[in-house]
Amino acid sequence: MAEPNVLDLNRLRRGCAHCSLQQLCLPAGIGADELQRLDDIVRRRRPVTAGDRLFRIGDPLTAVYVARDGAFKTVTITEEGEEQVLGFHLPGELIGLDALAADQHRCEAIALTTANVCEVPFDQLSSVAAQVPGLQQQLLRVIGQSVGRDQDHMAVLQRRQAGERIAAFLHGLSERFRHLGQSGTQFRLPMSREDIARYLGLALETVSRGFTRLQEDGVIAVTGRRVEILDMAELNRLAHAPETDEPRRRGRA
Amino acid sequence: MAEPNVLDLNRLRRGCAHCSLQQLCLPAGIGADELQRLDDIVRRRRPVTAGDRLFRIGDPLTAVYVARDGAFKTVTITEEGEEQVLGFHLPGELIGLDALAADQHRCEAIALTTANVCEVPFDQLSSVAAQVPGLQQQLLRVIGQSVGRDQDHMAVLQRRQAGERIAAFLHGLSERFRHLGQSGTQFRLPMSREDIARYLGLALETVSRGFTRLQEDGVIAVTGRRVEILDMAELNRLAHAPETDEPRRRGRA
DNA sequence: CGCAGAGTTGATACCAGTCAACAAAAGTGG
DNA sequence: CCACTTTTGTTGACTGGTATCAACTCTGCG
Repeated sequence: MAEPNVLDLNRLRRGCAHCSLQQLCLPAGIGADELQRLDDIVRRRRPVTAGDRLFRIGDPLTAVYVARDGAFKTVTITEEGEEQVLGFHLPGELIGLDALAADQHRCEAIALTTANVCEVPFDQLSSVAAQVPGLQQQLLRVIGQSVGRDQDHMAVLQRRQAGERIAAFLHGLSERFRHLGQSGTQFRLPMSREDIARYLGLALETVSRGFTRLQEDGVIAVTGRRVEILDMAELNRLAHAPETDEPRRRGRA
Repeated sequence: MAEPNVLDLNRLRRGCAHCSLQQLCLPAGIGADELQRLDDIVRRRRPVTAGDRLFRIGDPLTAVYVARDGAFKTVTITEEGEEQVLGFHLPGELIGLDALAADQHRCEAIALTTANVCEVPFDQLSSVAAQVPGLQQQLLRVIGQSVGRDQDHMAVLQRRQAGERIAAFLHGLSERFRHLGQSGTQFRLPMSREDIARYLGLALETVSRGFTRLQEDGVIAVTGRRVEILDMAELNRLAHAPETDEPRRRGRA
């Protein structure tokens, strides 16, 4: 975040073929010349900054989006005017599928950090997908991954204990970072405590206390948004078991 | 559930063109001869009975399913071996999309009642969808509806008060029944209190108490699984507001 | 008739939401 | 670069809602 990245234009010009996400994103598993057809319709936009919106509630479905880096959240607004966080989106994860049913977005997508985004015009995507079997298959697969993340989230929200939800959240995030080739044990949270709280259906104070508790128990180390996972197995255990109040492990494992 | 329905075979032989769900299901909005192509691949199975499974966790993705009548639940099994209810599925709602990502089911689909089911072999569906633009579009739309229901569910689970979740659950179910052309104010719940509890992330006693409370407040009338909604506006209000303990309305609205 | 499963109701303990004060970090402008 | 403000995160005290354990009722069924 120092200089204005004068070389970014070059990076933006590079197509799917050179993208580090190629194997995770829409192009995964399709041939070279078919890749070109996809590449032709993908628009790469200049970087967005934190707080920018890709689309708003009620907007027509014009495109789906994939972050190349950075992170997004999707939110709805409740009757009382407060945000509910539906999901967090890391690079390679499709954003905008919520408009599939009604051609109209039910939520809005907000950048949590500065980010580079690929925009894929939806009608062109579906017509190319109809002609390129591999792309259709991959599109369905990526949609399926999105459904899977939603179901994981539901499973987390069904957990009754705040500690379980928080542990599950951190564990899931860790896996997603690792899947991107980044460290799964040391990372910076792109979202605020409040975002996490609204995502997990908890009060933000409860999230804060949960982090503190995990730190006291030697499972993680937190400073603000920097998180290091010290005991992944224990974190995973806490995410699934209702916290058998084990005699508070001190020092080492 | 009296006589074994000797005429059912005739009903089963009828294709999509005569199905009451035509406008809600995959065939919606596609032409007559294209409908025939879809009809050719759809397999109609003999009725399943309550407790039967369409697929189990780990099964390969061979088909997606749509109930013509009856109801299903999809569940996962937690590490501790207890069921988590991911969703309830009414007629016309696609079942089996959870396997899209990994070609393998993450959950199992269990019949809550006796039901007639259409089975759509998945590979044939995608190849026909590639050739029939209207079907591809409709497939994506139906998938989108499923995503939308999941997001509604997440929004319900993020509500902190049990009463809100229960009211939202009943209200949502009512809308889905109405959408099917059935009564939205009087219906029989296809699922047990325990299923509802595992769906809403509550203890089953809390669900029971919630129903009782709604009845005391004159919002609904319950006897076992029979529900009548007396004050839809109030039910909807309770689903969104954290229960401003209004002076317990008695008698009429 | 008695039994099993489903649902209701009651008493109690505890977790988490709320209100409030404080601490730390990140902007902002001189 | 430093004072100021604003935002974000932490911690504490208190209360209330919900889980839990338990007893009881109701329904349908063999």
